Amino acid sequence: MDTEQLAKIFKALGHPTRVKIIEHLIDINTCVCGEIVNIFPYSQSTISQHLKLLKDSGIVCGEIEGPKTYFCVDKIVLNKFKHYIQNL
Amino acid sequence: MDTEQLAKIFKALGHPTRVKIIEHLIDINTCVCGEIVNIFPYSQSTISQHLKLLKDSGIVCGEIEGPKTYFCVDKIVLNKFKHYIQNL
DNA sequence: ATCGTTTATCGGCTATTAACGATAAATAAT
DNA sequence: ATTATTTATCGTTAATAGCCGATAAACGAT
Repeated sequence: MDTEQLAKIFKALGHPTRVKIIEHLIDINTCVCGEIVNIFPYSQSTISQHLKLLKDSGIVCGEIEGPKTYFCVDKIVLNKFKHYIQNL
Repeated sequence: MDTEQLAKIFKALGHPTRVKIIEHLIDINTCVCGEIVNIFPYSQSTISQHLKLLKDSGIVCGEIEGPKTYFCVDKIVLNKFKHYIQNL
């Protein structure tokens, strides 16, 4: 896990809303964008962009099924991330 | 450790240079701004700002001694941070 | 084929970030 | 008192982030 990707993940988590999103994703395992929109006081487009950022960092993956996209935490990446932090 | 502070630390680490700075600070325990300037291809003011960001997040503290400022990782905050990540 | 549902993207706006050089501030040494 | 050293801050510029509403795109169901 190189510095660039690490920084990217840190950056992706560098926003309170995205921290809460990832906590939520870990809690409920998988989740659709619309559900998250309902939790937060932001528009659908804003939440979609937050999810995109998380996805682009690699910590979250999204699978398209029909009109919905199911987001979930990429456990492999998360574990690498945890491992890095633990060795700090 | 609330979401706001967490996000602040994540954000502070959300830049490759700052990741490297904190790795360096952990390696050598304590460090003066000028040393860090010598490591990176950035100006003194840029590095000083990166250090300020890290300091403002709480993960790093700086002690002024004479004209120098000694930066070091705040181990209490780092441990809280590690603990949070581990429980993800 | 049309409509409803869901998500992604575009354009626009404002605020923040990242970088720099220049300057100020603080101290140590001469 | 002056100079050298070290760091912080200011002002600027370009780029990025965060938010929104509007629109497009993809699919399922009617």
